[in-house]
Amino acid sequence: MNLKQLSDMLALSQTTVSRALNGYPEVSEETRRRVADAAKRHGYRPNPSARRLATGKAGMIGYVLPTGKSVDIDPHFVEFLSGLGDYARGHDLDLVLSPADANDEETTYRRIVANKQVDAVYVSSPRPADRRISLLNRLGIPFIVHGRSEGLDFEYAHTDIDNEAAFRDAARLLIQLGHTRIALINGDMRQTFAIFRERGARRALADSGLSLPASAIRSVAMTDENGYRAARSLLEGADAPTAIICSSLIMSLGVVRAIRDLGLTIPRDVSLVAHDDVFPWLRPENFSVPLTTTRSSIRLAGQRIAERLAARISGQETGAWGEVWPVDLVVRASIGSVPT
Amino acid sequence: MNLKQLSDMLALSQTTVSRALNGYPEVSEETRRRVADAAKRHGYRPNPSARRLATGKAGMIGYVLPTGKSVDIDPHFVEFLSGLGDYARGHDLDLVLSPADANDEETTYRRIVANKQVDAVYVSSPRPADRRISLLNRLGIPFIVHGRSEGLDFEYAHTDIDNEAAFRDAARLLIQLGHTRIALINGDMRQTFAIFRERGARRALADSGLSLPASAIRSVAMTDENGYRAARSLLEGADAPTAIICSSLIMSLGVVRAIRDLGLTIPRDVSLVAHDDVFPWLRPENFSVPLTTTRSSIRLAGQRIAERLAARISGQETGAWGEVWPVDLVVRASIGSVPT
DNA sequence: AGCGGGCTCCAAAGCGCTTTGGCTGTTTTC
DNA sequence: GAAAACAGCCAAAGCGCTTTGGAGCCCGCT
Repeated sequence: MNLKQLSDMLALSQTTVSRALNGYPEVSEETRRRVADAAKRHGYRPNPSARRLATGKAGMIGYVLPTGKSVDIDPHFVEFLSGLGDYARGHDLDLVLSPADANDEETTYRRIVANKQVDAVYVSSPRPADRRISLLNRLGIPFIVHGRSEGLDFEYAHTDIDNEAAFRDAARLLIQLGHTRIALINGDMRQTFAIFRERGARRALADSGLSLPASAIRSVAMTDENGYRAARSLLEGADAPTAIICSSLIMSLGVVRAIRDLGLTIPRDVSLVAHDDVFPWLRPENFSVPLTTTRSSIRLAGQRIAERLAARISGQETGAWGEVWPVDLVVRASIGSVPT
Repeated sequence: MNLKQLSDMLALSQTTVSRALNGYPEVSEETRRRVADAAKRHGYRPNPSARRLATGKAGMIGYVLPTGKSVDIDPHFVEFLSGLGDYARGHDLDLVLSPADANDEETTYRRIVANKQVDAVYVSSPRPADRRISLLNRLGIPFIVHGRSEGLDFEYAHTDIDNEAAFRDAARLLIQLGHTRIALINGDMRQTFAIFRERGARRALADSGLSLPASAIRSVAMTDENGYRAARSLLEGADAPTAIICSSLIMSLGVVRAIRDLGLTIPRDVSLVAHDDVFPWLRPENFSVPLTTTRSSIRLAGQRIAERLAARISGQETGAWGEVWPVDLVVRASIGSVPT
């Protein structure tokens, strides 16, 4: 069933039917009702390819997926997707993932924009001075960044969490408990979130006259194994920390294991705070010692970003503004006063 | 730059240019070269919407993403996606995720097929007599199922792993070590993979005159917490098992914790085998006691399915045949002879 | 009467590509 | 040497939608 058939059936022109369906004013109410009725009854659905060709609007939001033999997609992605999908579903938006060589994402961004395959794009895991953001900005397609870049000479739309404040608060709490040797097991420093987190921890320490030496920092891909190694090397080194702040729950698995392997106890010997992105399948309260966390649902972020993307597509949202969400600090049993 | 401009520039008709670019025979080699050259030089790329409208081919593969407030996307999905994307990248295929209400996916399947939004579709987490598969089969769009359904009265294309053999082998190994009370912590039984796994374990036991009573089975969503609860209730019950087979590494985290909380030791008191889908961020060899696993890379499955999908789209693969991959059994320290 | 102005509605022109059905001129065939 | 085959190219007709530029009609106003 296409427009022509439908309009023939109604003895109306395609123009009128199209307008009636799309809510244009130059159609009488009665006609509109008749058309809407017939459309529903016959299950008419405009062919999206045709519509796209005619209008340039795609009804899809795009994401460039870095791939490659040694490229691992972040498991957080799936939670984000849950949120995004949840919103998109109610708004007739599909999501198209365009796989790209992780070393050359630009070509793919250019392609999806040039082809008008999508109406808007979102970017995740931004890096400092992220070239993808500059590119999208130049290309003039609506986009939202999940997170923030740094050192860009223009504004752009983003939704982020306050990583700096989160880790500042976490460190501050540990300091209040008497800890002075605090270590940070962070994600890859090429990502801005990791930079912000380190900055937050560092500032809290500085505020109390303490420092965060390079020797107290590990910055690695967020896997269980790396968490283990990092914790182990920290705790076995000179000036072993009495408290550790860890950037992810997955790494914390390894951290907890390392602490135990060394015959230490949480929180008696080591206090631990981790960042929790809220996975349904791994909860900080279920760790052998429930973990104190800085918590922010990445799923909610997905929903919010879908919402903003939709608003941008329909022109309801404009301007290059960002929003930064506060992060909860949830205290559980994994922290305690400094061992004497 | 569109076809018209390009053909004007070359003083050729659009027909000829289009044919030259698409490899039709009725174009002289010299002309073809000229055209290809000019196309590359000016960065001409056919507009996909136009092409789609004209041919009905979309260059995209579809996936219906179940969403909803209480619907969690499986973290395995992201690994699968890695593989899929890795192949798709080299073949100019995009992936479109169409979010659907988890209670009504059919409408969405119908839509993406009717709209010709995608050339092929893949289905994951099949259930017994899965209606999505019947629907797709009826609608006549190429599709591949990741996994298998059961009780369908027609054949369909699928790629699956041999869950039954995997768990049969795991159980058999435990039996050889002297275990007679073997428990199974499985995924949700509405999924066929879980049914096959239970069947495999049950058969191995039956072959040795043993049984797998309902009291020795837990069938739950695969989270850390559920793993803990399941293991705990098994080990605290009457006739506590001396060996546990667990359907996922994530659940195993909880299982290991439960065992330790009860003051038991792996493998002295309890042997543990888990299924490993091969996540980069959680490896069985890094567990406090390295885990014996049945192993199969879900990422490889993603690649393979993308490959088959592409072959179906181009008509190179036809017929409703399935392939079933063997699963590795990797022995590590988590199993031992039965405690005396 | 005559005329400007709302309302409704329509024919036709795109959007950029593929594909059908020829049309020319050159080769082959008997 | 005429007929048939073929290679190489083209004009134009879609694909199904939106949108431009009117057309017809009825109304009130001068």
